[in-house]
Amino acid sequence: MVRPREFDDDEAAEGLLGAFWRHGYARTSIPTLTDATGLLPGSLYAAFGSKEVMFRIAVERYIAEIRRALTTEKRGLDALRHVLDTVVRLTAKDPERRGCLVLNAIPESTTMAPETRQALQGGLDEMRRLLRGHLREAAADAGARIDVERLEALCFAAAVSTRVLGRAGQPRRLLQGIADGAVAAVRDALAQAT
Amino acid sequence: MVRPREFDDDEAAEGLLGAFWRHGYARTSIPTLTDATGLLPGSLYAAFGSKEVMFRIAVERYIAEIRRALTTEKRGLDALRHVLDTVVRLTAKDPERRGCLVLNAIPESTTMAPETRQALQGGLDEMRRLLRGHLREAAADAGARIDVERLEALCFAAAVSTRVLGRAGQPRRLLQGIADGAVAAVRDALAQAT
DNA sequence: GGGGTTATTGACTGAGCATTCAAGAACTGG
DNA sequence: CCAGTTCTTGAATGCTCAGTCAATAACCCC
Repeated sequence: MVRPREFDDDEAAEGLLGAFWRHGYARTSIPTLTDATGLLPGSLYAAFGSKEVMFRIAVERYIAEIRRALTTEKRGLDALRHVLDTVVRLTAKDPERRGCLVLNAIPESTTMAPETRQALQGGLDEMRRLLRGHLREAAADAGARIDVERLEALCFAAAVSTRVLGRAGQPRRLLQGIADGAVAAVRDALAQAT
Repeated sequence: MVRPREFDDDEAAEGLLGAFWRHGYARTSIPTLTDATGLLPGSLYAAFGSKEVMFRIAVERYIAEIRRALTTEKRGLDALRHVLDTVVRLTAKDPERRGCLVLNAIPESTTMAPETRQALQGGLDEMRRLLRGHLREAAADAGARIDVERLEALCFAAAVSTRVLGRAGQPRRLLQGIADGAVAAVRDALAQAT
């Protein structure tokens, strides 16, 4: 190495994430990204190679951030409630109502590279697995035989729609109703199967 | 009138709808729209005025189409199940997996004119009202006092996420699980409150 | 301190975008 | 069949986009 980078990779990635999260992929131009990162086009392309790679970096960073925010020491139904409540809180407290970077990008991902689409799918899969784990735990703890697949689908639907409707500017009351509805459905299913 | 239009307004609108549904707003260029409608730029602009108005026409047409598809003579819980099953069927049977024009457009609607955003909100509101009506009917028919607001949120979440995850290419099994989960939650709530 | 390597700079390129418009074509009423 | 009106045509306009590159600057090692 001879001339060191003047910028911090992490800060640059954070800037990319902020821009793509707010504006989506297509509406984020290179000038937007230079503003968001403080880097000039040449530096951005030297570091990342293409706009789509910059987006992929942002997606991976976003998923890691969400993973951290949803990690909990709680178990079973408590953990499930905590996850869905956290999704509601994160969504509603954002004054810009940016929703979810991954879900926002799904509609415009049809023409993206397989690697990018896979990164987005990975985000969805991880959320689903997280919910499934807590559901299985809840069933085991209660000694109840519940339809995990169906309840997992319902909880996943709650998380997804909360994020989407958050971006749509729907009131927090609705988002909380979704989370409460899903948790109540799981609680009732557990109670009935015990 | 002196020189009559050579094209049919309805066919043109259908072409606009097809293009915007498949590609979203930003990625649909005027050349794409001339291909989809068979009209040249001049004719499109003479007839509609701007790309965003063309989009609004498409949204209104889309909402009318969905309204027709979800209208049923059934009542209460049967109607609710019918609506959610129809959403699943429409979503999964589309080989292009275009999802919902309205929900697809939400992330990129932030910079659109208030009129356009209102048209999109109108689509969401209409879906919510439809579900609420069937839920109230179901509660009245069963003589049950249920938490309509929460169950409405849950069913709305099911419909929204089905469409979004359809565009994401998720398997039909998941989409059906969401609908079944929501219907089961309503059924259980009714049974418990009777 | 100089040679070799890599980073930064910002103007530049070519393509594609939404939109316009002047010219010509098609029709109606008189 | 002509005057008047509206529609169609497709090239042109000005802009913005993603991506490039030659010049310059910064640094390390010897």
